[in-house]
Amino acid sequence: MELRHLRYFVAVAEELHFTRAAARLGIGQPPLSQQIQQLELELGLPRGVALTEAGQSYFDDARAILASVERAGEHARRVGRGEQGRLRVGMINSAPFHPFVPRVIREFGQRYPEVALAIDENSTPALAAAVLGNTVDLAFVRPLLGDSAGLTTEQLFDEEVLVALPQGHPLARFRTLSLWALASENFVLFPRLVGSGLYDEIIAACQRSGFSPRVTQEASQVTSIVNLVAAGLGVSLVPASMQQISTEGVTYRAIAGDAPSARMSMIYREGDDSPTVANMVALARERVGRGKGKKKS
Amino acid sequence: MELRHLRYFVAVAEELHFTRAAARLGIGQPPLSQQIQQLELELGLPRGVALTEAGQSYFDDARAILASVERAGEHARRVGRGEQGRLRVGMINSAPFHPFVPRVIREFGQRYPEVALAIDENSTPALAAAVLGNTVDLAFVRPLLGDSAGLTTEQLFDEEVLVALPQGHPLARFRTLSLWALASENFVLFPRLVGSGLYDEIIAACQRSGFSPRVTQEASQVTSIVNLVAAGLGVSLVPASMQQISTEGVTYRAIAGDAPSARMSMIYREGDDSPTVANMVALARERVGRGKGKKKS
DNA sequence: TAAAAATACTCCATAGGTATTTTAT
DNA sequence: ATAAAATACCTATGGAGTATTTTTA
Repeated sequence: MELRHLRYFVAVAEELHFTRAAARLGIGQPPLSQQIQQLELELGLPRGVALTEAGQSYFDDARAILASVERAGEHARRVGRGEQGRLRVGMINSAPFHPFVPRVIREFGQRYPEVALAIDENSTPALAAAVLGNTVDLAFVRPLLGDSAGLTTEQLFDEEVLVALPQGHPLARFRTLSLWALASENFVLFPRLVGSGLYDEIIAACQRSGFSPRVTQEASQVTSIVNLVAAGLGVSLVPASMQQISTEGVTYRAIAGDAPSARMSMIYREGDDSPTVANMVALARERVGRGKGKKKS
Repeated sequence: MELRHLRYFVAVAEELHFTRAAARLGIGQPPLSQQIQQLELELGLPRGVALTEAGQSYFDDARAILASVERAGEHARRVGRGEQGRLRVGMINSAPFHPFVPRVIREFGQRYPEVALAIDENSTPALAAAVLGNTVDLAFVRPLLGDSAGLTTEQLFDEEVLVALPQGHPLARFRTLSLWALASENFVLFPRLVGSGLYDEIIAACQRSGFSPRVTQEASQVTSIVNLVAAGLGVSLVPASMQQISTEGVTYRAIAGDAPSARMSMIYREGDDSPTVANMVALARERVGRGKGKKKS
């Protein structure tokens, strides 16, 4: 049984005429008769299949099968081009507040409407594990500490880090602050065990300024950190894009001099040949380029 | 593109090993490589189809297609044996009150549960037209007047005809009646234009008894005729099985001497090779045989 | 350095062509 | 009596086999 048999059978059933069907198929009438006989033999059906009820049933099925074969090829090509399929994207919790990642996600959705996007928010180390564990295909993360074996990392941009002060805090009267000014403050930061690179970046910057920050409150998500600052439980250093939320109760100030920066990168499995991942990577690169261009001009 | 390509591709994708896949297919490794290369070329997909996303997509589709091909063959064979498909049965309005037709229908449904049955009740001439017009495949009817070209008719059994009298009618005191006794009664019968053979049978029997019945009320369905008799609007001659309904208000009496009889036949398209029709015909014949046998014993 | 897949080449099974007969209308 | 399908026979494409090389792990 080959697709040829189905094609020929469908042609005969449609034309109800062997000679015409053969002409349409671009072959002679005798070979067509032979192939149909083979089909009848294989199906164990009597003569003149084209007219019987069983023939009608097979006709319907055969057409559907041939259409499926066409669609399967087209489908595979589309998947191959990354136009159809699935992409599981992870992003660090602070990403939604910076315009970059949401914009890239939105554009990807518009450009590849047939790719099902799944979004997962989490911490950088958790996302790295998810990518390696093949539950996420690509993630937008902060710098990753420790082992990044099996992952490809591409840095996208560096974001300014601001001081977040409770409203009415004495230091709020300055427009910019040196880190040293925060030496005696209580800090709200990520738990060390979350292992975000941003945590280390902040600690290191403080130490370069001559002090070790006293961390009295911890929260693993930036939004929670901002909320704790707003509640007056301490100061913190957060990516500038966090200004978007909780203006109520929180005052942001720029850092003078040697300041840490919040880097955004994307990670994906090393050697991942998925076209959807490749498309997302290409789009993100493209947007980084344009973003920089705009800022420069 | 042939099914061979799909079969080979599925084998390779399942084994993830050309040599093993070739062994499973009972061919050598080189021809398998060649066929897979052909497939890749035709699909316009890159190497190592078995592992890419596009390959996965095609793998899923190919398995489904191969399963469809199997099912299509099996389905056609079942339809060919009349075990699957559709059968549109027509029956005269009086048929449901005689045990024969309902029993045959029920048994057919049990024996061929995958055949979708459609039932249509109507007058004999309407059913004959429906069978010829291919909206009904087989019908249980009374004798058909006029042209029966294109139809095969098989008589099933003859049913006794009874006199239906309004309750309390003077003639009801006799156990049996000769037709002549009804000479001066008002009759409730089918409209002549319905053209049922039973109508003519009744008229002819009356005339053999020496009178022409005076038809004062008409109804095209026996149930309505019985209702009109119950309402006291006249007497009628109906198949014995009508005793099942409307005992209220109606008295049935047997006919003495030369009596008409209500014949039940089945009709179907001449030369219809439908296996479902053949199965129904065979079953009805079988039941007629058994029915007679029981009565004899 | 094995083991697996890709080439190179040959063979033959069979799809398709040509000629003719048989069947159906 | 004619058109269509089946049969008979032939041809040649290409699927599969054998031998070998190339590639990958």
